[in-house]
Amino acid sequence: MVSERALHVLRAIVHDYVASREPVGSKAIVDRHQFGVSAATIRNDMALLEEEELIAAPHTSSGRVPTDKGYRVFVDQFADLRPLSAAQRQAISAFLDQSVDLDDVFARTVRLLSHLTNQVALVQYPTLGNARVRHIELVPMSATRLMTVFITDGGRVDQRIIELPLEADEAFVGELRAKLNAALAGQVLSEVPQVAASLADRFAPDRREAVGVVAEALLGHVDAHRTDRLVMAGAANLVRTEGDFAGSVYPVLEALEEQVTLLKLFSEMQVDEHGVTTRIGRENDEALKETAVVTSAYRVGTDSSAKLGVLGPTRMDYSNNMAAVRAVARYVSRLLGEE
Amino acid sequence: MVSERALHVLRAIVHDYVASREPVGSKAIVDRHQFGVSAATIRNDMALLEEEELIAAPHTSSGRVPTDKGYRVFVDQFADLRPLSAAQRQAISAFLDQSVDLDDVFARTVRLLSHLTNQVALVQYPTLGNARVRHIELVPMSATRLMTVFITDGGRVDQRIIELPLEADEAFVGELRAKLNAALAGQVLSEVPQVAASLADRFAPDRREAVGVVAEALLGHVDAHRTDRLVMAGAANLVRTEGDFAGSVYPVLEALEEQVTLLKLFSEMQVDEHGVTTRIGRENDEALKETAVVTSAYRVGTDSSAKLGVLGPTRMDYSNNMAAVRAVARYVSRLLGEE
DNA sequence: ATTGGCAGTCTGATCGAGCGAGTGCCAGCA
DNA sequence: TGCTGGCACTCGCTCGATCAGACTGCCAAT
Repeated sequence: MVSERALHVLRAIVHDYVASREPVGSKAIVDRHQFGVSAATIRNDMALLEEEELIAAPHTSSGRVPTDKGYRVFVDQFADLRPLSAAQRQAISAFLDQSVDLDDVFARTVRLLSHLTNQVALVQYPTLGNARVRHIELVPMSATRLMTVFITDGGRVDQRIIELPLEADEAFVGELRAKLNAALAGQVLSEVPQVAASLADRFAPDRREAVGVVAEALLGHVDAHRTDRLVMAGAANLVRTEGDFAGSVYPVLEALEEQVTLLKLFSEMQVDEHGVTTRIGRENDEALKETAVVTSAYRVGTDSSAKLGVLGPTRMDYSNNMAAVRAVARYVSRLLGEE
Repeated sequence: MVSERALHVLRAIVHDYVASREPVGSKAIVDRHQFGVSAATIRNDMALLEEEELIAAPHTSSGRVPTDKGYRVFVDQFADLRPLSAAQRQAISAFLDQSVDLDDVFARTVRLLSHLTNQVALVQYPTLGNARVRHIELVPMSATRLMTVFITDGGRVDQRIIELPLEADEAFVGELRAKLNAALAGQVLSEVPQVAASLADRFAPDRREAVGVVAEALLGHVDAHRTDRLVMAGAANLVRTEGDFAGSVYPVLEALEEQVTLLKLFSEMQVDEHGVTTRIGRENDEALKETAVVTSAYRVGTDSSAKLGVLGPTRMDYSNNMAAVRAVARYVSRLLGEE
């Protein structure tokens, strides 16, 4: 068990190390912080903290650096999560309120978050749980090629190109469009597969194969609504903080392009009672073992939600980043959630 | 004027320097290439090349390195643009033929290009010159909030959220939707502004303000079709080649996120008779002064085109990258251009 | 025009010394 | 029991010097 004061020493170490990127020694602590004790006493506490593996010395007799575990304790104990300043809140609303559409909301959010935190920002597109079909549009691209456009209640739009087994004239496309919308408009997405299956029966036999191809495309559209997407901004910040990575940032950037890794990460992270969650260092995948991820969730409408957050070196300003992520998530919820 | 042989010496220097990242000296050249002359002769040629500013010595008495101008001459003289191997062509078609929709084509193209070249790949979305309106859909988001979805012939889809000055009931939205489509479906985009302007007259006076807001959104949609977008992949490659940048890669990554810089660059680059264009080093903007960009154009349908390409350090394998960019551009043209 | 030879120059690696920051431990004190 | 000052010791880092190696530029000869 570590003493109360030892925890404050940990906090001081994290604080100074985040600020300076240099291992911090006992003397530096008594100089910069108002502990009423001597350096020797601090050293004793540091020995304790080292025993608990909350801090480590890069080399024998150098200052100490927080370990992943040390950051974890710091975050759990001291994340005061002070609200952002009025100016910052102002900036958030001023910037996001200009959004013209859904894509734009996410594009702006991710840029905003990256500027507020100086880290890589990530925003997950919402999975629209029980959205309904709004409209289906068919656009002929060539004699045998058709684009299907699938629009849902929540405003999400999906497009897809299919190859038909016959030449589709305008009349057939028109009939198809009318019957598709008659059968599907207003249905919840989960109903689409069965409706699609029975669709071919309503057409002349020689057309059924073509209708089957379209029905298959519809399944793809429904799937696409399950599949998550991610937008990202501020990758340049990773390069700026390259010094914080013992290895190269290369695997980190690769993981960022491999969205699947991040989507998995996001899905694993449960938002805690404060509305934000962190994963630090080795709590993450191998490729992200030198990074920390701060996430929060936002809601779209009543029953759909997704996550957003930032990623950076474990040596990051957790207080600021957690506050920013939480504030932005709340603002996005408010922006998209009013129904 | 430099002699024929001197140009071959330049080629050898570019070749070796690209391969090794080390300044290349006269001895290395006679060792690795079959010139029938001695190192001293090569040195004379190198002195000439240096005078012409095609190569430079990083330090007195070190090997030589190509200058921007040297790369330029190399590209203009020696870009043999050999076709890709059968296996590579096979890989291109196998990968791109799986695309399910327009977005997917671009997403796959950009990933493919980045893997073929080991550079950052960029694909510009096509500007659809004289596309026609296919369908307009209105999706109520809340009592006073409406999403407009704008679909064109070419299959591009655009969405936008607008705030209405009144509460829109289902009947009004239905009327609006019907009249919009009646007036606009089938029109070329350039016609939309005037039609939109006269739209309000067809509604009851108390609705005209709301219709005006919608009309304004339509202008935005038309604009969006002029506005270009860019997708990118392989940013990690820049970090891998970080050693090639005298400064930091940070400004380069920033320029990549500022798509406006790149769009400007793309628009300035005219495709030459071989189907590819390069911009090398200081021919670019300040932020990209240590990079080279290789682009080509692709066509969508009959009258719409856009560019794609790769970006990397000036020390890149121009032959391979130019061949890859050209091959991919041609393949994408074929994929999207069949009418 | 080309060549071999040679002197000169600059880089990069290696080594050792000295400095300074910081620790761990110990004995003394409240 | 907890805190403190003192002290010896350990490393990592920086600086300067040295040295080997790689090239160049020039020159005289072919």
